[in-house]
Amino acid sequence: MDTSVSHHMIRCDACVLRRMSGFRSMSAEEAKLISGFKSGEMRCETGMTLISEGTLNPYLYTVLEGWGFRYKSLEDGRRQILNYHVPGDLIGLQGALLQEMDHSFEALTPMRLCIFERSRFLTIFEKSADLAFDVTWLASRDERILDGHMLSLGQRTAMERAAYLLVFLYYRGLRSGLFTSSNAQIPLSQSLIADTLGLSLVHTNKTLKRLAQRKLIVWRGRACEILDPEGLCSVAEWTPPEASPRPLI
Amino acid sequence: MDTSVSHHMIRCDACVLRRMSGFRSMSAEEAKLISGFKSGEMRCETGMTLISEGTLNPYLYTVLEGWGFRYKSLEDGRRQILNYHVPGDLIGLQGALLQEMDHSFEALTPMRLCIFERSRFLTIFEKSADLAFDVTWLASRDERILDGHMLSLGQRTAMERAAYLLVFLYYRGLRSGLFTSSNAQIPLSQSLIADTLGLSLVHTNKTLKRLAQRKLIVWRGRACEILDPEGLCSVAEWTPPEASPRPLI
DNA sequence: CGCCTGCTTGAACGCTATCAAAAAACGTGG
DNA sequence: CCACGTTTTTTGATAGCGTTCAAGCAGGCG
Repeated sequence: MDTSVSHHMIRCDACVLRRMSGFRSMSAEEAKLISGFKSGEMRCETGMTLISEGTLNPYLYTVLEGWGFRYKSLEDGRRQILNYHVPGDLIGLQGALLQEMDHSFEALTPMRLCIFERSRFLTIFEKSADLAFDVTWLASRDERILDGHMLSLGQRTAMERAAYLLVFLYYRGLRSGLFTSSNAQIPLSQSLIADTLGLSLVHTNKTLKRLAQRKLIVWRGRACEILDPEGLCSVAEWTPPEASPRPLI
Repeated sequence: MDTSVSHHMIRCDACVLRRMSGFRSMSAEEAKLISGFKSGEMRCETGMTLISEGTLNPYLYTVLEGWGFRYKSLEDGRRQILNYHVPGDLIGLQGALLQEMDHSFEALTPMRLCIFERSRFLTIFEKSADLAFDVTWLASRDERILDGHMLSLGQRTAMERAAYLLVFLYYRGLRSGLFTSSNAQIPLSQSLIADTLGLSLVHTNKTLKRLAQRKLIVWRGRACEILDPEGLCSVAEWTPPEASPRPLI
């Protein structure tokens, strides 16, 4: 397996993410405390499955670099992508609290992650009220995102749904430092988009093509570049949430 | 407004819900602690909106009796019901942590609820690691439920979706003591079902009719009775989660 | 070069929406 | 208890969005 795990001491106070705008600042003590909960760091390649539906997973992760996604399947193979994850996101909390995982997680690009052991992670609640609060905050924000996705799946047309998904991901990428001036692309295949929107691959393709004709996006082999975020927002009847600082664990 | 709020001291150790199977048992001290966080109890009538999208809401609630639901709307009026709530559910956590509410909550039947003031509620994290854990547990379980709904919205056909929703609600009602031998009905209009499934009212009606013809359900004026839970599960390719004890706050 | 994965396109079918209207159930006041 | 307005459920007909089937094309990689 092309996975590399390092078990040396993690120094959270030196974490690059903390220096980014977008994350709440944190005292040196708090950073030290978090360091104590971590059991290592790892990298993984595109396509790697970090969490599998139906299994017990003894780890949680914080994304440091790269994109990943969460999905759930029916027995006959139909699958629904539930959400995408970017640096700063905490992954696997459901499994830590509720035992068996009922979704899977896969890397969309090469990723770097911080690793928590489940049992040690759960002592956060005893050790620090602030961190416990942060965990809950992250869980609530995740739920809020799912609310938005559900509105989309249930009520928006194909075109609106596609526009929503793409601007949504655009702002997530932007705010978590995944875009640079030379690279502001969302790394997705159309087949993944189809599984996210609940549409067939063929119809997804035709819908994206129409967005491209309107000069809202450009498709470049397994990635999407956003040309006109405001235009997409208006197609989707959506506005991005305020960019308020979020906790990082 | 037909709402009655009582501000007398709440005695959580005497709460009827605690005596129900399905909830985790709790020490006398813990119950006393929770009592301290509560600021009252209230009743409300069918159709009352407890939480409105876009507003700040200074309260959280624990459902004691009755059914309610959460929804989100697009500007042109299309709305998506996100989830239904039953006794034991904690409501309004998102708003407490993330400021402005981005969904609404409405009573589906007359309800009785425990009230928490936002600011006092948030001190739970400092006062009790166990209760903080429970809050997070509830948030995670809610998210897991949304995952299931998303799979349904995105991947299941109309018939499968309807079957899923109805058994899902059947088990929720059953396990939270909302059904008695003389009344095991889910209090829903077909229009609400339509807004939950992301289908038109007409097509929802035709789909429910087919479920009724198969003797899986019976429709009785603004309510649905489940005749064959296993049958519905098999139509939906779904099995209810294990009935493990859940915390009550 | 050839294979594999991912994207594109056209045609036909069908599930679901929309339109339109009627029937049934419900609540309320007379 | 009945009349009457309102909400909810039911039904039929028509239209359309999205699916499925079936190829063909393009690009990356061994």
